[in-house]
Amino acid sequence: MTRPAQLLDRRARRRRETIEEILEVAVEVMTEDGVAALSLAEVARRMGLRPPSLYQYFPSKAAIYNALFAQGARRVAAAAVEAEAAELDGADPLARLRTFQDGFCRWCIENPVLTQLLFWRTVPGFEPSPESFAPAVAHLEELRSRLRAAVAAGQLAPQAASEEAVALFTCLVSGVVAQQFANEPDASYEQGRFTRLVPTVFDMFIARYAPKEHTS
Amino acid sequence: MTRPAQLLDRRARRRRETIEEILEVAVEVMTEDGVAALSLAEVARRMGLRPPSLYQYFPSKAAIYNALFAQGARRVAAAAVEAEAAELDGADPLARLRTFQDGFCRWCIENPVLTQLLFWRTVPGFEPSPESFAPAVAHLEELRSRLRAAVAAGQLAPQAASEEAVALFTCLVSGVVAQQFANEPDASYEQGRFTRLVPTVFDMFIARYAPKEHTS
DNA sequence: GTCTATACGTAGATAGAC
DNA sequence: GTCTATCTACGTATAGAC
Repeated sequence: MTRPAQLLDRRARRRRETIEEILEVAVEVMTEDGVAALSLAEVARRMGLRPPSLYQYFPSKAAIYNALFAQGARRVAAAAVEAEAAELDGADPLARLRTFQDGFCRWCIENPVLTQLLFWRTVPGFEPSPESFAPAVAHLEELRSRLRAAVAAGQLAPQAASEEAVALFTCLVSGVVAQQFANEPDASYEQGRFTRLVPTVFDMFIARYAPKEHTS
Repeated sequence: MTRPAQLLDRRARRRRETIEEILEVAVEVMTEDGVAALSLAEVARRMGLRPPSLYQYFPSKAAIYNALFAQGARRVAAAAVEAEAAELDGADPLARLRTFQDGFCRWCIENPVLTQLLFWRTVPGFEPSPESFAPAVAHLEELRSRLRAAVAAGQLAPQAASEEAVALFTCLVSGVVAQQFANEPDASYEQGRFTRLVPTVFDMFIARYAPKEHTS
């Protein structure tokens, strides 16, 4: 009665692949038609399936949005950490924070659909589940810890680790990304008129929280 | 054959009122169901009409979105100018710019639906017509002229009137508004954790473009 | 696991009577 | 100017055969 483990693995893997493909195609559809215009029928069509078949993998349309939210939250957090680690392992906290933030912004620009789902909340009835939301909270905590590290290193004033400073930091990033999407949605991260301001807003942040000079 | 002018006026006025009511109810529906979920049938229902009747006033759903875009663009520009004029007539350019900007932000927070339509572009197929877009362009020009005035008065460095500075200014505002909507959509302008940062980001802007000190 | 068939609901838009 | 009636289209979701 029990099947070979290998076969079960194959089936499980195939199922996972199908789930991944559904999410990928869903992003394609949203890219073309708008985040709020996701249609399961269209996803099925592009996969060569009938709409009912999708319900073997997701119980509802909302579940697909939710899975995409969770996936996006994990990916954007990972992108920031990877950017930071890539070229600056061992660098000072402020330089690390800068690349962390740059990685975050770059991911957002390169993933407009997921960014909109994550940070704009424009889909009529959709609310992410607490589990899907968790990675987003974790990312914010990573940002906080990096601000604290810069303070501890004497590169920023103590207030830079306050909740107000965290909020301000997110506003600066959010603003650049929002303006880039609204005004030049197709520009690359490097060429965007607004994304080019990422280093600028970072400089403004560190200028505001410059540590007091001790002319010892 | 010709009717009394008074009667024609009455009809014309009534028609205008109906058009206004359609737009008002549309905003109500979008507030409750999401900007992208506007339904003409729902609007008609709330007005005590049948859906086909709306087509006497607007030729399509897109036309309603377009009218709302134009209305929003006019109103937000007016809100900024009125805020500026209200308490600071005759004040220095930088103080005027600050209240101008504050009026803009306040209007955005108090009109989330129109703000989303104007600045986020999240409605699947919708593009505003050039005529609807014109007031938005005009507002940006008003911002530019105020930056130039502050430069001319020696309150900001010349670069504060550059296109980069204008872009930066819009990013700062956009970021605060975006974060407020995403995280505390129901907070008032005064109480919002993010809108409270409007003066802060303004200060950061003027700090960046502080004129060179001449110790004459 | 995928299908056919279908229930069920909604939408935008038009034709033509009143 | 508003209505009834209708067209056309699309969507989500479920039941049950294969």
